[in-house]
Amino acid sequence: MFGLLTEIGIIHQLAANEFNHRLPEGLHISHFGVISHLCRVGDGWTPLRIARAFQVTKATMTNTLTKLSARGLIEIKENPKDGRSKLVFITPQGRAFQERSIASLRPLIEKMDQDLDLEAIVKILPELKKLREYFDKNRTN
Amino acid sequence: MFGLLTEIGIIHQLAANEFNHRLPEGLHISHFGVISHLCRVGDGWTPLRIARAFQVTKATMTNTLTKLSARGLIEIKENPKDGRSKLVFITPQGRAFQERSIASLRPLIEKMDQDLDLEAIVKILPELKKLREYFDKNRTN
DNA sequence: TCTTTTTAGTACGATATCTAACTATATAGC
DNA sequence: GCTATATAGTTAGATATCGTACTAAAAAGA
Repeated sequence: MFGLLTEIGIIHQLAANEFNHRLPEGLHISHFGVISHLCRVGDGWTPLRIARAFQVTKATMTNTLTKLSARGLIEIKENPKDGRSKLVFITPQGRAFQERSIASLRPLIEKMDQDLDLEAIVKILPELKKLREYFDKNRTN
Repeated sequence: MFGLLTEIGIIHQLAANEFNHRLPEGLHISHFGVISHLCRVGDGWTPLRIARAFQVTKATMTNTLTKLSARGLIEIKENPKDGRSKLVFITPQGRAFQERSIASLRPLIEKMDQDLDLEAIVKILPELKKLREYFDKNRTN
């Protein structure tokens, strides 16, 4: 069990590092994650909902969104339905950034496709999901 | 592929958080990792070798070892065979800390044993190892 | 043997993340 | 309706990690 989690930790670290090196304009994988999420599933989410999707704290998401907003990649508006909350929208520059990012990452992904047996790897996804759900359900806090 | 790495990232984050919450005396999972490693495989390793085992940078390991040393959990000595380098030894307090840590983590591990099909999960380890080795081999540096 | 290159470790600054405490708004209970 | 609790977001401080640049020692090359 420890071995499994150690392995997961190392993969995460190596992968995050690799992606960070390749993302344009010094942006971080967490920034790409949020932008990409908004592009894929649609925007107009509250910060908290995004934080939950990525399993980070509200404070962390405030930090991420502030940076993205400062770069003009997203726009944060008041939520007309709830005075406490905000809504996050992606800007045209945000979409362009997402496309540039995908392009930057493509060589890495293609090399992985070539060198790894992706089918075998994808088969472990359900087990990982179970593990994720478990930790999610049993988290402290 | 993105989904897989996202999943891995989230699991790592949730698991690390969970472990950090439970470790005694506010120590971090990375500290436990190093101590545990030295207990298991024997001490007298150089800092760089430990850094490589955990796939972190030398600078990060310097930081970790400094903290562990300040707490008296390890001892760092000159390497008589190489003037540039050091050797890391675990102290009795370090061993005691490892035992306390294991005890603190035991409830979590036992609960996981009960609630999860660990056999199925352990089966994915070889695939994870392949993925890790791939990233390791192809890392940007 | 002397010079160049590589290797081990440290110092420093940046940053992503966390926790805890705070403000403001919304919801629930009486 | 008023008060107490819960929720959304921010702020401030801590820290683990990274990258870059540095020092010192070893190894390689001439």
